[in-house]
Amino acid sequence: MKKIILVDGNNILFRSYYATAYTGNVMKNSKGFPTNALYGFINMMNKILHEEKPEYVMIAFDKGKTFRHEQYKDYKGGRSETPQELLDQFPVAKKLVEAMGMTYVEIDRYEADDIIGTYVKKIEEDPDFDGTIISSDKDLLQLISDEIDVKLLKPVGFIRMNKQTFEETYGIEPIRMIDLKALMGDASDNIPGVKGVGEKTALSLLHEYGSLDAIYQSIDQIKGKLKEKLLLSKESAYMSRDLVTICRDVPIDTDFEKVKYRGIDALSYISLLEELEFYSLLKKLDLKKDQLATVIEEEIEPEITIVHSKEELQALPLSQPFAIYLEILGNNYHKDKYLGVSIYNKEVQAYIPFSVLEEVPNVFDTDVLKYTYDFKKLLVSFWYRHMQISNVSFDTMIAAYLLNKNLKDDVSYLANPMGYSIPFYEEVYGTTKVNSRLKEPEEAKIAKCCIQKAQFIYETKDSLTEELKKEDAYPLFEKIEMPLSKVLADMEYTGILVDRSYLESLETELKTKMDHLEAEIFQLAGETFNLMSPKQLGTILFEKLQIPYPKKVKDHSYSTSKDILDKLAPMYPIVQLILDYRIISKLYTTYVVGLINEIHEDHRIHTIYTQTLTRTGRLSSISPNLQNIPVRLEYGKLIRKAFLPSPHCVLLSSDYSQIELRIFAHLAHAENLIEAFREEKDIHMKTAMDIFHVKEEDVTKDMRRTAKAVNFGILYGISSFGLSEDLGIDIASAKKFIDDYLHTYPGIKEYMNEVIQKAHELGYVKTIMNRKRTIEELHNKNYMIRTQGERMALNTPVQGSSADILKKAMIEIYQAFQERKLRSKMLLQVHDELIFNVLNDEKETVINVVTNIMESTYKISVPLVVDVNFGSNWYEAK
DNA sequence: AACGTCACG
DNA sequence: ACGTACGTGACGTTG
Repeated sequence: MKKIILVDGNNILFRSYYATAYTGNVMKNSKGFPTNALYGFINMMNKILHEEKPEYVMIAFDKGKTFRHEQYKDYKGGRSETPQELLDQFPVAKKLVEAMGMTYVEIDRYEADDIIGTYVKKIEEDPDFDGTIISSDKDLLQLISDEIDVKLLKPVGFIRMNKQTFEETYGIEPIRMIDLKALMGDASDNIPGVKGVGEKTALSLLHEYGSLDAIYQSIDQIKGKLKEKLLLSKESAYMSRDLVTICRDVPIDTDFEKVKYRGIDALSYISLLEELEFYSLLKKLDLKKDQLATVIEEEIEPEITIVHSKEELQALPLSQPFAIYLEILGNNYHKDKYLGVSIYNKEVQAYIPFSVLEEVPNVFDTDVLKYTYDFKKLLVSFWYRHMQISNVSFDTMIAAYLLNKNLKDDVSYLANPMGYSIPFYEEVYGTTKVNSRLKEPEEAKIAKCCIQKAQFIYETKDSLTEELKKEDAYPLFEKIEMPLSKVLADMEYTGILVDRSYLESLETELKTKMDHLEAEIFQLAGETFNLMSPKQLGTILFEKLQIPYPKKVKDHSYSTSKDILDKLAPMYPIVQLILDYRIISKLYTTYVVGLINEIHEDHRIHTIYTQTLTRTGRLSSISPNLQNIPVRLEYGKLIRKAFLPSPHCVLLSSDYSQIELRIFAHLAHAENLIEAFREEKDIHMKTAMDIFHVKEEDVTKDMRRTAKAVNFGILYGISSFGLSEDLGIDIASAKKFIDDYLHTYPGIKEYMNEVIQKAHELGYVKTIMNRKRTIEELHNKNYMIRTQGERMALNTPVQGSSADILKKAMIEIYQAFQERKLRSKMLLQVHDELIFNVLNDEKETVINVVTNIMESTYKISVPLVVDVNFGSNWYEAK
């Protein structure tokens, strides 16, 4: 039996493009020609050749507007236009296919699917052949038969579907996929299907009746709303069926011998790779040396060394700068297993299992420069095992972050679009998801991937450094983010003491309250239901209990969010109870049970600050998030009593007062606002006086509240709608407040216009420390997305500069503590606030050091003011 | 895996 | 006519 591989070329190229393009930074060669999709395309083709070892391969491409558009003008409507950067790559992909020794087929008015369908038909007629289809598009599953299976590509890896597995999964024959789509439609191709019928309903109908035709023949057996829906959309269902049916009679020559795999055409393949500047692929080409000597720089495949003993480790020549990468089993380095580290430079390419490393704890505590990926992870992990590493001068993760590269926690996401092919973490260790277990593969496999990662760090260090310098972001990298990594590492490693028994007493208390509330709610509702299900709750409130919905109903679903329920609570006791229940259950699940589960054996909570995630330069905090511990409601604030200082210490909180508004005043050169801050008055009060033209004693609570909302709105890129929602007033009044505000503070309007205009021009904005954020949304043709981009452009310099300043302050405070040999510790950062554990006899020094540094680390045209508070827990250090 | 909801600055 | 505040993370439900 011979086998033909049928590849959906369009699909592969599209998914390769979008796998890396969504950040807006498409990989290009030095001539500016986009290459990202081609890179993924080649890797996928190589993978197919490697995995399938095919004798026959056919790559199908779409061509022209298809006959389906003639039937239905909205076919694939609503899809955004294919980017030019992707279209440009198609002709090259076809050349690559030929150079790699394969054959592509395209014909006007037909899609790749139809060409594949036609081959499928021919294969089924030929007793000597079987076929495998390769695509990520589930539509192709309809072609499955005894002779045909589908390799369904997934974001990571693939699933192979044959007749049996298909039927086990869906409970229907493959050909019924057509009927399924006819019923459920397909939003991505704008196929309508039957309105109100989704996958679940469609499948159960097919299980019962077998086919679309049979459903309509037996339509009288179906009852109620479903019947109505089916009858209403009958025409649409049949049209959808026609659209999703893959054609098997495309007028093409399907002589199998013409798609025989010919093997690589080295010369043309190499010249294409050179054109594209895919050097890593060139390197990997395992062709005869003499053939390639002229075109490929000599590079020796790194030899994999696994260091098995203390002696071998000590014998490693580590006198030259090297890259080091730590691999752990999981994503929480506070508790997961450390596997080992890899070392890479020209002399050494080695993997050191962690157990061996621990025998020589100071092997990296040397003057030699080291390069890392996630320096903080390395530091914290080493400290737990009483190991040290010094002179780390470069971290790839941080560099890539500052350069707006596409970063996930896995190196491969960064490296692969840059020309490497490092297996994704999931491919090696199974999923990183919480539910499923990670598996530890054999050491050689870990070693190989781990060394590849170090190699990537080593080889890209210089070019990333260059890029940072070109962007004038090197000082930000060197003076802020790199030193900050160590400060954060210390904070995470130190952790914060938590009173478990206090939380446990809250746990029982809250549970009781929840049970009571739940019983009351069920009584008022007249039935039990799932309180946490917005859908069920909506049905109970707005249908069963007939509570009038205070807003227009959007796509058949009622929102049960707080602002909706707040409007109803005074009238309907059940609504108030639900709101109460929500507050309590949030505290219970997230802040009581959730936090208890995060307490380590040392009775402390060790968060992880993600330093390279936010688009503005802020940090974020995970596992658990300690940046959103309740504070606004008194009841929630009680959680803070669980956070304690060490014995004989106190907690100190120091927070910037109104830092974002101050920075805004500075950036906008808004003289009146600057003046207001220099007078050190309550800024919202001052604003209220200014926009309402009243004296201080005449400012009402409501006026101050309005002024405060407008001040915040300004920071977010104000809109009259947003303000009206926030204040619960009509849009016209909101607009008036904004106009008054802009009139009161001349210069602000001009500033905002200028920021937006410049952002449109450049495609990015910057903070005071030259942190750059590119904003793709600015060139979006959709008005809504574009204005959203404009608001990002307005907000980022404010939020980002504030983050810059606090980061700088943190570094200086850390250094000052070290210089003065203080034993007090910085524990937490919450965007404009720092929390410290302070020894009683260091109180005065700490308060001076911290406030001085925070207030003077970066001078702007208004004073920066810091408030400090002490307490015997976080609640008291408010 | 996506959505709704809600906690924070 | 559209549908909107900026930046995050965790949880439970649902498909």
